[in-house]
Parts: sequence; structure tokens; C-alpha cells
Amino acid sequence: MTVLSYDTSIMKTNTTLDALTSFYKLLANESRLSILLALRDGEDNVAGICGQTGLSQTLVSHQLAVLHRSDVVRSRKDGRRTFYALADKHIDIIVGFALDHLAEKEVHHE
Amino acid sequence: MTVLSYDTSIMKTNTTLDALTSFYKLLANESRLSILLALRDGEDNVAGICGQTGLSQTLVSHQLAVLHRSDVVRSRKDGRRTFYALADKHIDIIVGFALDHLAEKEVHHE
DNA sequence: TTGACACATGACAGTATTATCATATGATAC
DNA sequence: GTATCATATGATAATACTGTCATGTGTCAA
Repeated sequence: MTVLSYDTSIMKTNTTLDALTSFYKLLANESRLSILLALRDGEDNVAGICGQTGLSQTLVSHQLAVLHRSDVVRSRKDGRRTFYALADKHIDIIVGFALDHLAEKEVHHE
Repeated sequence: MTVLSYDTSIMKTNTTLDALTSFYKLLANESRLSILLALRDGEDNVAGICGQTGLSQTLVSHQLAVLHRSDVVRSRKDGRRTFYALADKHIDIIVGFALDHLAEKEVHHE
């Protein structure tokens, strides 16, 4: 993408814009979102997440890796299992907020 | 994607999951996000948005169309110009919230 | 130490998204 | 009418993303 700004102040926020885009991209996938929603109830291991979401182990592992690289989830090993949890309360809040937003929109469209 | 849930309650939320994914997809693009950030300062026409964002007219029109179809922005015609604005305060709040989140994360990572 | 278990990872085909070019539409000024 | 302005739209090539298959790694039990 070309970001040819004639204004320095816009340039300064480009790094933020980029970070924001990357952040939303993480949430813009049904599998990842499904995993994050599952983790709102507390930490769980891969098999547990597969059970909660109905997704395959490979897919869950892949997406957890993506989320982990971006520090959206944290992991903890216990024997041969790996437990994952939302990295911080923010993710929980942000997802919750969007859910509320959609719910409210639903009402308005009735 | 396979969503083979063995639990009816999960099935019920699939429509929400889908809506949530679609919503985040709208935000998960640098051009669209740039446009939305520009509109946080108030409504503007296409040329104005092009100026604010540094994006081409064609691209801005395309992305505004996407955002409009999903009711994220509303439009108002005035002569040969079209003014766009955030459809409701939610979008503003959600984007603002995520920005705060990222800002706070920055601080933590220092 | 062997086998099963829990998870991770590389490769890849299918699909979706992106930005651009070319062009169309509609409004206004002359 | 016609030239120009402001925006919209269709087609398309490049690129990115998704989910799956095959397989690898580390752990525990017997």
C-alpha cells in the first residue's frame, strides 16, 4: 500500500495505524476468534480448546502459535500438555465490547 | 472451516461468532482503518478523506463502499460530493479503545 | 525402550483480499 | 449542449490468508 502523506503528523501515526491493523487482523478470523472466546472462560490446554471450539488439533495449534507470537495469549507447559490463556484482561474486554456492540446493533435493526 | 460442535449452545453462538469475525475483518485493513480514523474527527467527503489519508480516490471510494455496505459509515450527498461519517458512536469508541490498549501495551513493553 | 499421547511445525492447494487501471455515472458551470 | 468535477464501479493481477495433510518433537507409562 502507498502511504504518501504530505503531512508529518500523519506519518507519525503510521506506526500506530500499522499496529492497530495487525491487532485487528488477529481477531479477523473465525478460528482465532473462536479460540479467544473459549479462553474468556479461563485457561485451557490444546485438547480442551479443540473440544470447546470443534476445531482440529492442527488448526488450533497453528492459530495459537499466531496468537502467541503476537502476545495475545500466553502459554504454560504442564507435562505433555500446554495451557493457554488470554495474555491480559484487555483482550477479554475488547472482545466483550465488540460483542456488546453487535448485540446492541441487532436490537436497533429489529 | 469445519464447525462440528457437539454442543447446541456453541451452535447458537456461531451466528454471533460469524458477525464478530465479519466486523473485525472490516477493521483489519490499513486503508479502511485509516479512513475510519480520519472520520473520527467528523464527516468528510471523498476528496477530503483522500487528503487526510494520502490514499487514492479509487481506493477510498472502494473501501467506503465496503464500509457503507456494512453500515459502519453513513453517507450524505451534497451536490456532486458525498460526505461520509461514522455510522454511530460505537465505532469511534471501539477504535479508540483498541488504540488505548495498544498504547498501554507499548508502555508495558518498554 | 517402546509405544502412545499431546502438541508443534513445514509444505501446500484453495480461496480471499488488496490496490490499481480503465472507465462509467451524475452533477454543475459555462 | 459540453467540459469538467466528484465519485462510483467492473476487471484484474499480485499477494495474503486459511485450513489440511504429513510428519516432527518432547513427555510419560509400562
